[in-house]
Amino acid sequence: MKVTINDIAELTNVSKSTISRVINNSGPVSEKTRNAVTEAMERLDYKPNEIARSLSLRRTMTVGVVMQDIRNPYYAYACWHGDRLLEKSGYSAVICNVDNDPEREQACLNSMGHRSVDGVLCIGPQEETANIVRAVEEMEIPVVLVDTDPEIAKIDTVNLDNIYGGQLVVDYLVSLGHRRIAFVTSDFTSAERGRRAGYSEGLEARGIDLDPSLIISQGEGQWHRGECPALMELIRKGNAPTAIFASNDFKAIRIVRLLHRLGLSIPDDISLVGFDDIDAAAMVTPGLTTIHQPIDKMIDIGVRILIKRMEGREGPTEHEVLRPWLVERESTRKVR
Amino acid sequence: MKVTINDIAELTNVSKSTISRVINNSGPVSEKTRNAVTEAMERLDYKPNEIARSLSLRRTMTVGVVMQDIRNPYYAYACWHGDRLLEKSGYSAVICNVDNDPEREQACLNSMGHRSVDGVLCIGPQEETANIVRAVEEMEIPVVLVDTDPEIAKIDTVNLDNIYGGQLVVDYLVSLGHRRIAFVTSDFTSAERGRRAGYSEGLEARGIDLDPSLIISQGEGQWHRGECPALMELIRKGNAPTAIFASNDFKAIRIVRLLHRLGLSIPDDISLVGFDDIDAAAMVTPGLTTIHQPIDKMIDIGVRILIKRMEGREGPTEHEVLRPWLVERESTRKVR
DNA sequence: ATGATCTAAGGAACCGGTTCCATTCTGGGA
DNA sequence: TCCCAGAATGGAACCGGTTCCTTAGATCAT
Repeated sequence: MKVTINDIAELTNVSKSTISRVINNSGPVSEKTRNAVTEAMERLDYKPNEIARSLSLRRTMTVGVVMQDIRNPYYAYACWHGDRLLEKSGYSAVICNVDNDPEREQACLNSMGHRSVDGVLCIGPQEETANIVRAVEEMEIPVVLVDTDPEIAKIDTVNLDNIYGGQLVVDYLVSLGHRRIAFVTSDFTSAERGRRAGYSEGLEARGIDLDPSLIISQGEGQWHRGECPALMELIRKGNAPTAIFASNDFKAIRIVRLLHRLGLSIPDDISLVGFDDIDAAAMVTPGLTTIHQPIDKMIDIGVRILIKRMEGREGPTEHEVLRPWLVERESTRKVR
Repeated sequence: MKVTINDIAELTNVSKSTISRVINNSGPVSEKTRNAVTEAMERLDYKPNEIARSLSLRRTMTVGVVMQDIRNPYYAYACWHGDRLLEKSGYSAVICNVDNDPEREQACLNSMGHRSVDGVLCIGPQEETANIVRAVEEMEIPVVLVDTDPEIAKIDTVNLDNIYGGQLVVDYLVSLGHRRIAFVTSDFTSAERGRRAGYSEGLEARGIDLDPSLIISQGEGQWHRGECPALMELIRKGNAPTAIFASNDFKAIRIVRLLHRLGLSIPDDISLVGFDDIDAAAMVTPGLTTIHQPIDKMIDIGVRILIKRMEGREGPTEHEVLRPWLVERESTRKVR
């Protein structure tokens, strides 16, 4: 049986209240008593029951981290970094994988309120914005959204300027002489939609007509299997673009493989740009030109806001927007 | 303020005990009362406080998942799969990243006992075996070790036959005509030590003398930075092996890049074999020949044992050992 | 009609802490 | 010497559930 505060009380002939004061340094205790209690705790190897303390204090020192899919290195890194920051402040993270399923996301957010976490960090939610807002309002704990719909006003958010990022890619490719630039996506997250908007706006700004047949969208599941029939079709029919802009590195890396299988060379036949700058982007061959997303900064800010809220500090909702930048590697070159 | 069981009791003029019976179906309740209570709960949107219930029941329905580094896709996948299985049984996972730091691992295991989890799944522990065993015995909850020292007898374990895996690699490379086979590792986990043993035994079985200068070991941090000066040195000096056996895919993928930078072709100049068969192994160019580790099966079994223990079913400690197999891709070829 | 049996429900203790409030003890100033 | 402030401690309520034990009332056989 576990040793409790009562055992210590009995052993030292001191009341629970005093023991509690010793543990938490929350009141005056004589030197003599303190020593006796400390020694007894040592001797019985006493460790306070966190559950009981949580019930009493009405705080659990845990935060829920909700994300789409931890197998995606982008999320894995975000999770790792967030966990480290939270731990530094005495919190522990409960991860909640949503697996790209809006229903699970909703269920996860709903359950968070009762799963007894002090706050929620939600990375890259995909549910309809209205649903997210409602769910967040129902659970009475602070929530910070990272990488989400930039329109959300009622909740603290940290976002990347995806539109700007999309424009960066187009500007860069056009500067290399490309005009037939495909955009490959799943239109799944609002981040992808932002990048797509940046793609369109970038083309327009350069006076290039948008060719709808160059926009290729297919579900995440298909990408997970590493396939993209629509792109293959486009190329086989001789309509190959001179450059491909993939909505994230995860897809870009799969495209590297697909093109390789078709016997096409990157960047000699087709240039390829990704988005996110995940670890693997620097590891594949050729090294992937991509947009660097300062996810660590975004998590930094998100966690900072969340902790502030959990400590009860109110204030107007915050909306940070960070700018990405381009990282040039070997997957792009001048069009010939 | 959150609505509690007392609010329901007050509203319905029924005692807490009866409400509890309705919620848990744990005793006879008349149809009339049941309806009234259910309706009241519905109306006030009542959700039981999980913390209070945990305190009372002395179980939290959470399990700690301890791993080295979730950024490593191997662990990320294991974590994802484990989380899914646990969720199916009503548990939720608290991940605990140890970041390749034995001290943190020890601290993590120690804290688990008080962090109020019902059980622990520990994947790829690296602490000294004796310390792990002691820590596990101190916390009075079930622990299952996955991918650990196969010598541990007192704790349930699930392991890969790493020695066999190492032998597979050597057998395969020798069958392609290789005799100068380097082994690249960090000697960090007991899995790596097992693979190294398999490497040695495999060479011996084929009558090839082990050349100590072909065994390259460096810390994990260095690998994370993507560097390996010792290997570079070996090659620059003209002592390049004809094949490299990397202790895991994580390192193998970094070696792909290093060799590329040296202008060496895989597999034409050097063959490369990894270990683990992570997702990225199929994605890099050239596709990585590697040893497939059925991590999903291992997690399956680990979780099954853990749940059994958490449900109180005793029995002799279990020690499962699974056999890996070779997956041939494009990073290996006959020596010329 | 009466006692046995069973169902429905309430009361109180309990899980293991925290905290407010009351009480005792101590020393210093008048 | 007496009084009072402040330090040290104890007691009890509380957090929000679960569960054992009792009791009231209904049903049934004798």
